[in-house]
Amino acid sequence: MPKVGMEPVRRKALVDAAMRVIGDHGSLTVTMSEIAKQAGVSPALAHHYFGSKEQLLIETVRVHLQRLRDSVVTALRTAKTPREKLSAIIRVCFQADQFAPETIAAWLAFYAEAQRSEETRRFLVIYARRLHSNLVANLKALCPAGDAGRIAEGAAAMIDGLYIRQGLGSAPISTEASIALTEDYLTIHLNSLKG
Amino acid sequence: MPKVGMEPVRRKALVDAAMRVIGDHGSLTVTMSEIAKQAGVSPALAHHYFGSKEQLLIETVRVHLQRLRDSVVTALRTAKTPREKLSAIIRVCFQADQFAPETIAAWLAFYAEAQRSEETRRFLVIYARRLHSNLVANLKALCPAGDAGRIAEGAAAMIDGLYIRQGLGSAPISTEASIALTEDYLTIHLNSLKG
DNA sequence: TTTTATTGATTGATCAGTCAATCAAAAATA
DNA sequence: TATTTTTGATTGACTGATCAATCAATAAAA
Repeated sequence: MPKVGMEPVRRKALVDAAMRVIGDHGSLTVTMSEIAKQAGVSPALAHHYFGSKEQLLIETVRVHLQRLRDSVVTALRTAKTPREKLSAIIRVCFQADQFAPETIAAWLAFYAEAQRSEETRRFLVIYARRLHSNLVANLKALCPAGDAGRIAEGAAAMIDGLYIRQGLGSAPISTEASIALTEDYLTIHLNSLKG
Repeated sequence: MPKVGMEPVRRKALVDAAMRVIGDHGSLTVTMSEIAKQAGVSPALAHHYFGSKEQLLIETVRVHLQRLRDSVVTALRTAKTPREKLSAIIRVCFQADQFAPETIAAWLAFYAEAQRSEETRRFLVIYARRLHSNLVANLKALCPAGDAGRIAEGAAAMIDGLYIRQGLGSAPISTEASIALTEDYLTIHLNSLKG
């Protein structure tokens, strides 16, 4: 049913389909056919709109990080004090959809892809920097600037680490436990500076 | 120059070659030809000894984890007190060869692969459990058992997280800084329980 | 002579990417 | 309003490349 103005609809459908396929597949080694089938269109159409598989995958990473960013921005708005903002950031990182098995699988795949794709790495670096600077900005209100950088580094590492370990599915850590571990890290380190 | 008794030699050469190729490639999407060429033999020989590409890759993961394990065992022997043993474990995780870019790339590739390959996941789960239980065993001498589990979980997450972030190459954290962050985590958490 | 090591050549499958053709809506024209 | 032209959407069929896996043949030890 060829109507006009399908482009944005198809692009979104294909990116969403890619996320889903990457998710269950657990890797970026997916075929255009799979993605197209999942989106309910022909592989040729996917090429028509994205030019190449690589471009589609890059766009998928971009959209994924964009969504996460939006969540953070929203969450930060509702929080008032710096300490509340720190908690809000942590909560977003572990909120349900981010912690879903397919999402984690996709994250891992993206990280692995970043070793090869310059553009994927660029996106992930931006994400990593933003997380770090969000943390630092709020930590600075609670401790000396030097300590803020160090604590932020540790907290970011812990968040990423909890992700990767969750992805393994060995130690089934709950969302709440993950949040608690990260909160604990912040609280104790901030306290130790006061004392 | 066909001599007898080449099997173990070739197997080792192929596994080492696989690690190297996976390392610079930054992914498990490598060809048997690449690996074989790196090992200086024909692709057919790689199939002869390993049966399939999957088997060769699985063996590569296994050997990789085995080596890490040996390092830990050695390091634990030289340490005496529980606190020293904890430091020894951390040091091994971040020792030079583990922190080399190609090694980190290989690790990431393995984690991603674990989403698909049951056997790879099994190996990584064993590694994760061993790290956790090594930490717990020594922490128990320094704090209540319940806290030991929690702190070990956090430390393990931090180690894995520092890895993954190092792999991104965004924030070039030094080996020493990574060790310091993890040590700090343990020290402060242990202290906070005493106080 | 039997066994082990080794490879070149080949096969079959998979896949990204291309292209020409089709179909239907929209726009232009009569 | 009716008819024609244009344009965007869409696909089936095809191509060329890549690659895992196989196998028959060779060469050197035992």
